[in-house]
Amino acid sequence: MDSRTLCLGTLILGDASGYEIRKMFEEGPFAHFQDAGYGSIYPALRKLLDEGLVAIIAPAPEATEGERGHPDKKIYAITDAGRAAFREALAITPGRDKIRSDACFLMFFADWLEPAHLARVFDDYLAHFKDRAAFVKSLDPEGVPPGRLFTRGLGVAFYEAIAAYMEANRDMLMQTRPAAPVEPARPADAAE
Amino acid sequence: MDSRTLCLGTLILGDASGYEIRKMFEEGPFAHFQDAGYGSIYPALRKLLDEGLVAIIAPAPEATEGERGHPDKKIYAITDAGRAAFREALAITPGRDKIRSDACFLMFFADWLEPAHLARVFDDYLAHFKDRAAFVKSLDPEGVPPGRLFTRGLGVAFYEAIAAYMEANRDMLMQTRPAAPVEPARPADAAE
DNA sequence: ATAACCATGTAAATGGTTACATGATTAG
DNA sequence: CTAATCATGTAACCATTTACATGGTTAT
Repeated sequence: MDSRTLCLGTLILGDASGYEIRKMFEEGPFAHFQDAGYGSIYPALRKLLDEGLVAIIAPAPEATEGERGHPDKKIYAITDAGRAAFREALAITPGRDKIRSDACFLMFFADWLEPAHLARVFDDYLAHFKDRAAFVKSLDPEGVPPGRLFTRGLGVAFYEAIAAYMEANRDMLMQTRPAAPVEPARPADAAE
Repeated sequence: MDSRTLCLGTLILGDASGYEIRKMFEEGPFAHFQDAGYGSIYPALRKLLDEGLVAIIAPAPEATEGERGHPDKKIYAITDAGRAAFREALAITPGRDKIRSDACFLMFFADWLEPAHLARVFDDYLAHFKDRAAFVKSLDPEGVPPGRLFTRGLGVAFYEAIAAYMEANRDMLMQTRPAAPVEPARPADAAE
């Protein structure tokens, strides 16, 4: 999915600045399945603006009275043309997920790493998934449409499954005992 | 992780041609956390060759007698210098996983999709995870070192958790009933 | 024979990351 | 007053993807 469509998607959720769009990818609702940095967001917004798919409604309506906030902040809003383009972009058949996990690559080659390094990589990775699971679970489901709830739940299922597996198999990876992975007794087993 | 290190990693597992390396990313042991196409593998191998980190041991030792196979097939092997470079490359602190899932993005915006399209996207995605889980589970664990077993198990845990969640929440996404995601009773809940 | 698969590679285009450059605001 | 965070943007670099170009082998 190109950055332009990604930006349109964030603006469907509400008007936002480039900075705020960035945060949605870093720690917001898209964090577990998409990413985008400033270097792709700002050029994308510029293009969308040129094409009339978004508009600047700046310097933020509320800012005119009282508190002024950041003067050069630009709030973007999606236009009708933008909504049409977005709907069209969603009509594609999605390709396979693209994943690049350097941490998994390192753990795959556990026997090539110094034990202390391996432990650090492992613990950081596990802590991250636990944090993310807790964060997504802390979000209020009130009034959120099914698609977004579904995706949240998918993220939690994914984070928690990884965390549970990692905790159950830490010793194996650290070479302290078993020769085969311990299954953390999943109910899914019954379904197969 | 750059393509060169990725190629070195595959060659640690055994001598291989560019075509075979590609397959390891497409459906082999790296499939769930790394990816690389011909367009990045062949140039990477060329560079590694120039740097002396890999060598061509072609046209495959066994090919000299009897069956000849494909004449221009080149089998690459990692060199001692390559192993040293690989070990050094693994000493990094890995960055966050990079994930780009267009399918999740589409499902997030379920209410913007035609129901038939949504169902197709959903079913394809689910089928893929079930296939992958079955495939990884079918692999023989005999003699495989802990790091690789651990990563396999992680892949299975991840594939199965997603498949189980999706099956439990299909109706929710398709708007046919509940307003909140159904939890497929995970044992992980007890641990928190 | 014909399709599917094995096999290698390049070139152009695309797209993303990183580093740079700047400056205001807010909380301690 | 100082650090963290908010805020925008560009340019150079890097990497990957896609399309092209070619041809041998194996199974039906």
